[in-house]
Amino acid sequence: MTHTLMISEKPDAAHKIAMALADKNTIHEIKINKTRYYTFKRGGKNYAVVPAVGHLFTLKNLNGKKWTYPVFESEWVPSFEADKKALFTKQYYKNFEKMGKDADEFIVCTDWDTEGSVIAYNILRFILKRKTAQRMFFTTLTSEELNESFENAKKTIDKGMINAGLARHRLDWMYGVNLTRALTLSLKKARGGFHLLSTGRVQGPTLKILTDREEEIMKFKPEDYWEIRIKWNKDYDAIYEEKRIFQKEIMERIAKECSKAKEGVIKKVTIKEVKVPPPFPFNLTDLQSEAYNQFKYNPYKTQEIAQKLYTHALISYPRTSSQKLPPRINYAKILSKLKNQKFYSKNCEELLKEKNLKANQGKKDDSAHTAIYPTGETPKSLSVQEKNLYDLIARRFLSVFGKTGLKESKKIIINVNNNNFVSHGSTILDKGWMKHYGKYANNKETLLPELKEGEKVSVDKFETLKKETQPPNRYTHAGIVSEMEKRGLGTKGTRANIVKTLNDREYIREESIHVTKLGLGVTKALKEYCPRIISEDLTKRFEKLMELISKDKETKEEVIAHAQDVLTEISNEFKDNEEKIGKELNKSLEAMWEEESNVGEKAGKCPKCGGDLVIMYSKKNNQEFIGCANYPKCETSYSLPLTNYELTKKT
DNA sequence: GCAAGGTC
Repeated sequence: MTHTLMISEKPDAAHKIAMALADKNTIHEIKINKTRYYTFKRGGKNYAVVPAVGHLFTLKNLNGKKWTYPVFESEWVPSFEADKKALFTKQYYKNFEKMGKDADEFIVCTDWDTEGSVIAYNILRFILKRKTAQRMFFTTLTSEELNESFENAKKTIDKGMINAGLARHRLDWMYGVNLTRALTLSLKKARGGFHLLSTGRVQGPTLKILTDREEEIMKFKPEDYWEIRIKWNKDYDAIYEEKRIFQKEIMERIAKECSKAKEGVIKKVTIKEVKVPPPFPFNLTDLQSEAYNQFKYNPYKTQEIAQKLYTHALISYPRTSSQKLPPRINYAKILSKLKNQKFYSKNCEELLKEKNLKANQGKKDDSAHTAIYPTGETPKSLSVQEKNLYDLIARRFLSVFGKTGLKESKKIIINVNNNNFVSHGSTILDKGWMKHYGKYANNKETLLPELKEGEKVSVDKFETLKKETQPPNRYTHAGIVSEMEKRGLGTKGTRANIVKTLNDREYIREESIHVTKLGLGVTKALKEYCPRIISEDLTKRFEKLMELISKDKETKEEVIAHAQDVLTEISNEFKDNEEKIGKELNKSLEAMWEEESNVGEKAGKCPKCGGDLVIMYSKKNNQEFIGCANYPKCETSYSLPLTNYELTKKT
């Protein structure tokens, strides 16, 4: 019996497609090794919708394992063959093999974008041995749209989009692999050992942004200034109207005039009502920021937890850039379900009283997904982190339907001997949506008494505080992910991973990001020998080229050939200077280790002789250890976990 | 032991 094979991008989408298109009671779910696909009937015909899990193929070097550069020949191979971590994709691959056998018609129903097109194209040509197929075009997975796009499926796949996607893969591969090798092999030349130094179209500019900030901070010269504060009517703080006073004479004059003062006069009271509109529903980047603010989870962690919540069917698809919740997700139904969880029941009841539930929405959209929302299913046995993130998502969802909050802000100017001091107060008049957001809302109030202009107040304390101007803030992981989004670097699903890669490479450290000497060194080398890889423009150039290719105004072969010329030239430049570049990079590497070395630090008392235990370095073993300062009289020693530089391989 | 992009 033959069937039509439908190629989907992911399991969840395959399920929705089958549900939307199947005639009543004709769906079968086939489960194999943690994968599933669906067969169904429609109008008497048989269909199978089989999902991929994103890309099932990856580019692999054709020239074997030896690291040389430049290399340009690559081929698509099944991901499970290239990478052990991708072994789970093998069953998905096999499902296509199996269901391809009796298929006589083929329909592509992956996401309508370049990556979705490439995912399906590789499955078609490499597993199913087909040149083309029909193509469904939809932007949401609603039943109506799926049915319509099924009925009006295009006769062929979109070659333009596929070629643009294939070119993007090749370009990223060529730039990334060759420049990574150029850096790594230069370093190897200088030190003998292998130490991976990577870069790429997104890694390069991201590290550059962080490096620029690091350099601003290094260059920063703090300036002294004074802050002058008083306490009035015992409890209330006020600050001198000019918050930062840089001239000592001015500070001294004010001190002379005010430090002995016992009272002041209310000069002006300004009261304003401030509306606080409900927040937008979460897209992935916004969720990553807020999860950092609330729980200090880094974006990578947040993405991991969100993925778990999604696979447990507790939240909608998390890899989205949308800040919109269309009514078709059925607000009331979700709220009714959420009501079963006691933490939310009151909030849900209140919101459900509203006849016309309206979700506050942001501008950002996504071609295939809505903003993140809870499905309403009651979670069972979540970890603390999962519970936290779920609660944040659920409360954000509730808040989106809440009323605008109202705050009163009050500004009081107090005159003390002709000097003005300012107090700011803030009270919440109407919590509005904030009661749904609960502890995540900024509910801080600063109360100020009711006072009229001309009234006298006591001045109870006067102080001058010497301070320093601060350097610009460091990026947090969540902060750099947002910055990448703003600048169009990476995609919603990859940004957190790329920041993690920079961290794994030891270019950056800590939650409040410090760029290491190694990170600075890599950026410096690239700035000199390949500035285009640390420039944000490369992404924009690629995007333009992809558009030209998809419109057939340029061929992917031409584009790739050109990139090959450029990279050949860059490679030659690198090779001519390999020794010099390697020495510089090695200096950076060793400076980083030196800076982070613990050698010489005390580590307690020796239990045998009572002498000091000290962290030492063993040249013989090439690693740090704890030894007794009385060596060789006392031979007490303990090993330490290996630090980074001890892990450098000698090859 | 390399990229960036999908997805579990």
